[in-house]
Amino acid sequence: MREVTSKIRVIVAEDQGMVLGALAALLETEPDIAVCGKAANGREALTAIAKQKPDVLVTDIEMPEMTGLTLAAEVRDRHPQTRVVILTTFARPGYLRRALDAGAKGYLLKDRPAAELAEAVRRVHRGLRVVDPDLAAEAWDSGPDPLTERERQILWRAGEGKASLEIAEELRLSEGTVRNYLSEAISKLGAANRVDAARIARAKGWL
Amino acid sequence: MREVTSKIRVIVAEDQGMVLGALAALLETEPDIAVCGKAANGREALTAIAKQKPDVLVTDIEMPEMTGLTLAAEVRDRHPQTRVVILTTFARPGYLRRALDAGAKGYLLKDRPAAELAEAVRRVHRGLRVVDPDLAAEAWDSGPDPLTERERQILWRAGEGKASLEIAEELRLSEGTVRNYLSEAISKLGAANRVDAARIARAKGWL
DNA sequence: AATCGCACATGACAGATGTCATCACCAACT
DNA sequence: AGTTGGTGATGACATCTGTCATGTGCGATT
Repeated sequence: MREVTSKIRVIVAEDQGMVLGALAALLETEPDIAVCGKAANGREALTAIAKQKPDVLVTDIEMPEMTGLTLAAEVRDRHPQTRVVILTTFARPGYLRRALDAGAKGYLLKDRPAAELAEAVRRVHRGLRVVDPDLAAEAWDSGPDPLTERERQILWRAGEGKASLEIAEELRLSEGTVRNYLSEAISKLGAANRVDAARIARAKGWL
Repeated sequence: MREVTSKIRVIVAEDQGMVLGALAALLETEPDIAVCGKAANGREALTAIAKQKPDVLVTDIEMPEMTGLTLAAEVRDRHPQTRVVILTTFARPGYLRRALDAGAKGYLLKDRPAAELAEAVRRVHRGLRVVDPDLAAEAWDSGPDPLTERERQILWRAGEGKASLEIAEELRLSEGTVRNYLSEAISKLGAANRVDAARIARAKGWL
């Protein structure tokens, strides 16, 4: 008869305190999982990981101070024994691609059934991957991010409602240059205008 | 010695399945609280409430089919014995105002510490209110929603990146009329342009 | 009856946006 | 050396946006 193995030790990172506590409570109901740390941002998570050496990190993407994607890359580099599961609201192929590039082994959406979280933790602990097949296919189909870094910076600001002149001053460019970049981004994304382009880019995870 | 009272019976409504399960797990760790139902949208919640007659409903705002605000008003009208706690991501004074108008007894933000959820459930069960004082003050200071219904409909679309002509066709108005409405909304909100106006209105909970 | 606010409209005009052509510089690649 | 792509620029022009004036109709209020 095989020996009873110890529990899977998990750290959870999530900037909304109540969701953080709730996710920890959810995982703690599993007999084979133990939550050994909670973090409210990426920086706290790194500190906790260095101290606790968990088997798995479950992290959101959009957090202050350090995004979950940056955190995943740091964990891959500094703590390769800790496997990372991204848990996010956003079904964005660009986010998925960047998550996998950053070394994440799982990418789970918050709108999935609750039981899938523990199952994902078990699977990545065993060395398997957990990615929604539909989202993976969409990431494949949508191709790579067509925006250059400058276009992204400018489009982001335009999507926030900033005028071309305002963006130009902020980035120390001429207004004509900003308009050229915006026009290029609008064309690449097949959008009607700058706001539409920003919306499309966000939906794809490119912004 | 006072008699041990029964547990507070709670239903949770939240469209993200994993967060729903996690919140239920969190509440179930409290010895004096029992989760007697979970719902993925407002309609399911109403059905569950009719059947279970819970003491408290904890609900998100942005859900498909029926928002938490509409749900709260329905619960006030049809099940006055069930007290409502709104649990949301958005610190928007307009949402708070509408929540209280709809009969909610609590308005809690998801970025608060996890322990506050159970405490809020206990307090509203006792007939007390739970509202963040800073948010209440902000709701008071920002005054009522200055937008007319038509302005709101048009501003929402403009904020999505739609052109004036497109909005005009969609709402069967002339383009000039749409521009007039937009100009009025921009002016009322002290915004620089339509995107800025939509952002401000969203932050206030008016959109 | 008079007034007010909202909904809806037309028209004129100034400023912003988006497109397009054209150009220079630089780093990376063939 | 030649090519490619990114960055940055100017200028011209068509279209869109936002403002403003002015107007009508309707329901609610005074």
